Amino acid sequence: MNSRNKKTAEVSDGPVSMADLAKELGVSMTTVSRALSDHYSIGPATKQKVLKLAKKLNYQPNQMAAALRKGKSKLIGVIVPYIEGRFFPSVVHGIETAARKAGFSVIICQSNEDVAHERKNIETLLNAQVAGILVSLSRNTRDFKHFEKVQKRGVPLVFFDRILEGDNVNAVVLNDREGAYQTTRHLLEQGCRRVAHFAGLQHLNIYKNRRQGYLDALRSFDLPLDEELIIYSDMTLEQGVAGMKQLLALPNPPDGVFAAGDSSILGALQLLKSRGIRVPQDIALAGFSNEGFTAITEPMLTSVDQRCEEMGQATVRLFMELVEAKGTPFYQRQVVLQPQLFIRESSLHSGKR
Amino acid sequence: MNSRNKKTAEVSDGPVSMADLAKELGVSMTTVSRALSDHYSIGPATKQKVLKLAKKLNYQPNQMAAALRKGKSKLIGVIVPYIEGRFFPSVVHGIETAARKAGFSVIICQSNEDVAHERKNIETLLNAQVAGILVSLSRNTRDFKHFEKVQKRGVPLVFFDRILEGDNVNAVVLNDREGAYQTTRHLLEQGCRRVAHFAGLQHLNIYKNRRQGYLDALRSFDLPLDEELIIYSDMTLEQGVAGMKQLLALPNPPDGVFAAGDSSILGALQLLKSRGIRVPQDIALAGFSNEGFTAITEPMLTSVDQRCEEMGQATVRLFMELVEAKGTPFYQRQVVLQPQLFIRESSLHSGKR
DNA sequence: TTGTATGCGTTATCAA
DNA sequence: TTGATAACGCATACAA
Repeated sequence: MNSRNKKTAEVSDGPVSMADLAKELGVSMTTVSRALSDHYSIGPATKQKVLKLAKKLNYQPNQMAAALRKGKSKLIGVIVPYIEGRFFPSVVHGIETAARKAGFSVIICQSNEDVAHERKNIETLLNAQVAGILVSLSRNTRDFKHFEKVQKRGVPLVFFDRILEGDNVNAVVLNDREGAYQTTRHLLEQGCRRVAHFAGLQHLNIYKNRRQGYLDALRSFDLPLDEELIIYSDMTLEQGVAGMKQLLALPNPPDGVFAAGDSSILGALQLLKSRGIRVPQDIALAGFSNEGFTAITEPMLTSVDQRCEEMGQATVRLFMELVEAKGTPFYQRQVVLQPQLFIRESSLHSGKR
Repeated sequence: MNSRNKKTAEVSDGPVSMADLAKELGVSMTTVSRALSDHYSIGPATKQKVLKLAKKLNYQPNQMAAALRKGKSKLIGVIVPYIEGRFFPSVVHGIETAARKAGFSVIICQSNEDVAHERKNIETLLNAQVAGILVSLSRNTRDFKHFEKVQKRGVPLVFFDRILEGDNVNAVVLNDREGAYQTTRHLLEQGCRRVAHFAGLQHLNIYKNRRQGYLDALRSFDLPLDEELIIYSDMTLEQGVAGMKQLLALPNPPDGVFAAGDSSILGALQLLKSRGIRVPQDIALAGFSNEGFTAITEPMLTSVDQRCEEMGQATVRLFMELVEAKGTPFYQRQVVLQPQLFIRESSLHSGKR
C-alpha cells in the first residue's frame, strides 16, 4: 500500500500522477497515457473524459519519468564560452525563446574558454539525458574527440558561430568572410588606400574568415598585402590601443583600420583621439560585432552585426530538423547567416582623400 | 533477457549502468550504489573495487533516474525577465558558475517581463523536478500566488534583485536605497542644489528604493522635495532624452540629475550635448547600473555598480543554505549587497558652483 | 478500443 | 557489511 493515501475527490496538493487519474476514472494507466499523448487508438469519449479530469486536477506530467523511460528529455544543453558582452547573451536569448516555443527547456553551461570545462560540460549534459547539445567552441578547443561520444549516443549536436571547420558537422555560422569583405571594401570605397587589420586567433574559424574577407577586399582593389598592417592579438581594448600605437609607429601608417572585434577598434579610437588624430578624416575605423557601444562613441563606430538572435533561432531550428530526420543516418547541414554592415561616422568622410 | 547483451570485458559504448558494474564485480546493485554514494556502511575494500571499475568503465550516473527516484534533480531553475544588457547576463553568469561548483546545472527561463510567462515557467520548472528556483520578477508581477505552489511542494525558492517586498521570502537584493543615497549626496557635495531624478516604475522594489535614497539624500542636505524634478518613466534612452527636455523647460531647471538607470542618463547626456549645455559644469549627471558604456561616453558617466556576479553567487549560496536547512520549516533570510559608486567625469567639477 | 505487465536506472527499506 | 526487492511515473509490447 502507498504511504500517502490515494486521493479521490479530496483536494490534496502534491503532484497528480497518471495512476491517480486512472484510479479516479476507473480506467487503466495505458488509456490515460494514450489520451494525454494524443495517441491514435483511443475513443474520443474516453479521451475527453481523461483530458477533462486532467485539467480539473491540474495534472502535470513528470518530465523526469518520461525522460527516463524514453532515454531522452525535453532539455537542450547549450555550451558557450561565457555569458557576457553582447553576442552570447543575445544568442542564448534567441535559443531559449525558440526552444521554449518547441517545448524544450535550456540548460546553460559555460566552458570559460577552456576545453577541459567543455569536456565536463559534455558529460554533465549527457548524464542529464539532454535531447540535444548546441555548442560554440572554447578558444582552445582544437579537436573533435570529446564530441564523438555525443554523436555515438545519437544525441543531436549543432555548432554555432565558433566551429571546427573541415569536419562534417551541423553548424550555424555567420558569413564572417563576407562581412569582413564588405567592411573592408567600404573603407576602400571611402578612399582609404592603406587599410590595416586587427586580427584574432587564427585557429578560430571566425577570425580566420574575417582575415580572409579583408584580404579578398584588398585583392578586389588590386592592392598589395602588407603584412605589417596586420596585427594579431586577442583584440581586447588594451590590445587595440597597443596595436594602434604600433601602426602609427610605422614609417608609412595606415589610413584605415578594420578590426575583427569592436573592443579593439574602440581602443584604437581612444588612442587616436588622445593624440589628436581625426577619425575618420585622418584614419577611418570599422569593427565587428555591432556592440552596443558602437552607437555611442564619438564618432560612432562602423561595425558588422552578427545577427545574434537569428543565430540562436537557426541553431534551434537545425536541432529540430535533426530530431525529425532521426532515420536519416548522416543528415548534415550548414546554415550560413548573412551579416549586416552598419555604416557609421567612423568610416564616413566626404571623399577628400 | 535483455535486448543488448551484457558487456563483460567487452568494450561497448553506450552508458554503463550500476547493474553493469554489479554484474561485472559479482556484487549487488545495492553495494555498488553505496560505494558510489559514499554511504557509511560499506567495506573499504569493496568500495575501492567498485570505484576502480567505475572509473575504468567510465560509469556515468543517470541523473534522470536518480531524480525520479528522489523526486529532486540536480537542476536549478532560473527565471529572469530577459537575457540582455549587462545586469541579467552577468547575474546568470555568476549563478551558473556557483551552481556548477556545487554540482548543479542551471535551466534558464525568460519571463519576457510578463507574469503569464512567469507562471508557465514555474510549471515547466516544477515538472522538471528542479531542486530549487531562483527568480527575478517580471515588471508586471504584483502578487505572489503562483509562487505558493512552489513553496507547498517544498522546493527552495530564492528571489533576487526584483522581489515582492513585505512577504516573508528568501531574497538577495542590492541596497538600492543606499546606492541612490550615496550618489545623490555625491552630486550635492559637488555643489548641486537642484538635483532631479529619473525614476522607474514605483511598484518595483528597486526603483522605489532608489527614489527613497534620493529623497533621503535631499533631506540630509535640508533641501526641499520638488515633485516636478522627479520624472517617472521606463527609463529608456529615448525617455531620458524626453525627460531632460522636460526638465530644461522648467522655469528653474536642475543643476544635476540622478537617474535610476543608465540608459536614461545617457539619453540626457546626448540631449545636453546637442544643446551645448556642459556636463558636468552646467548640469552634473549620475546613473545606476554601471553599464559598460558609462566608461566610454564623453564625459564618462558616474554610476552605481550592482555587483552582478556577487548577486548570482549569493543567490546560489542562499539556495544551498535552504537545501541544508531542510528540517527548519521557516528558514527565512534576506541578503543585502552593498552597491559601489563609480565616480566619473559626468559628476565631477572643480567646485565653482 | 482498452488493459496487463514490464522496464528505464536509481535509491531506500528491510532482512540476512 | 551486504543483498534482495520494491518503488519513483511514465511508455510501450503484447494480449484481450
